[in-house]
Amino acid sequence: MAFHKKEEFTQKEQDLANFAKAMSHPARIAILKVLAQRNECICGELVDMLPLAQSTVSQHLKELKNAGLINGETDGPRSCYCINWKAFEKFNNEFNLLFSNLKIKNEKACC
Amino acid sequence: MAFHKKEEFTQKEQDLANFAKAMSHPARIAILKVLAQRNECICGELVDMLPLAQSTVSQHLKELKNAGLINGETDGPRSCYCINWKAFEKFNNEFNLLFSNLKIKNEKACC
DNA sequence: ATCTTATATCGCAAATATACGATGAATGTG
DNA sequence: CACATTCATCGTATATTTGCGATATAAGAT
Repeated sequence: MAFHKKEEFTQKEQDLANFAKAMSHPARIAILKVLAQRNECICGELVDMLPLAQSTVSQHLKELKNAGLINGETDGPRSCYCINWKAFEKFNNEFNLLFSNLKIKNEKACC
Repeated sequence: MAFHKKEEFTQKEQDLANFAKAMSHPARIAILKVLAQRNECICGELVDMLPLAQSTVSQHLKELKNAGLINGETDGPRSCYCINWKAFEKFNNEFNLLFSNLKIKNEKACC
């Protein structure tokens, strides 16, 4: 963006947006789905499951980790990832909070 | 992305990612928040509330509309927007579905 | 020590996203 | 009709994302 306008929004708005951004790519959704199914940590098996190069998968994992959606432990030459529960619940709550009013006023829709 | 890799993922993965992408900017979060508070439709008031130019706000609205998160009605020279309930509930459901397993297996975390 | 395996990181190319001013279209006002 | 108002769209500059191959790192195997 031509000149960091993002910083002019509230912290909560930025946090929610960052959370959403972390999930804004099908590869990262797929990764989260796998980590959800087997809640044991996975490593390079993800590379075999996704139609992407190893370096690309690694990059997506890094983004998910930076956003706090997953935890990673580098275990010797292998790496082990799993979902970060607390972050997920926190954002899920804020998300619902943002739209909780809406569900009540639903009928008054104007367009 | 260098060559539409996104299309190699499932439709559901792409849908969820698109939904997340629509929310991946603080301005769009802010817009949704305003539309949530007043569930009556808003038009250019958004421009006054956001630290962005009119054309930029219009662009964000367009993206939200394309993603199906909001509805818009062009009412003479003014435009009127409000949340698209059904889309929101649908995606909220899929979102929870994706992670429902996790909440149960929480204790078995490995890292 | 050398080689293999599993990952992360770097550097680059291509595609997208973000932002804005300028312009266009639609409608209402004097 | 001329003009102001409200909003969408176009063109453009810049920044970010996505993806890959090549390379670096770390640990175990031979």
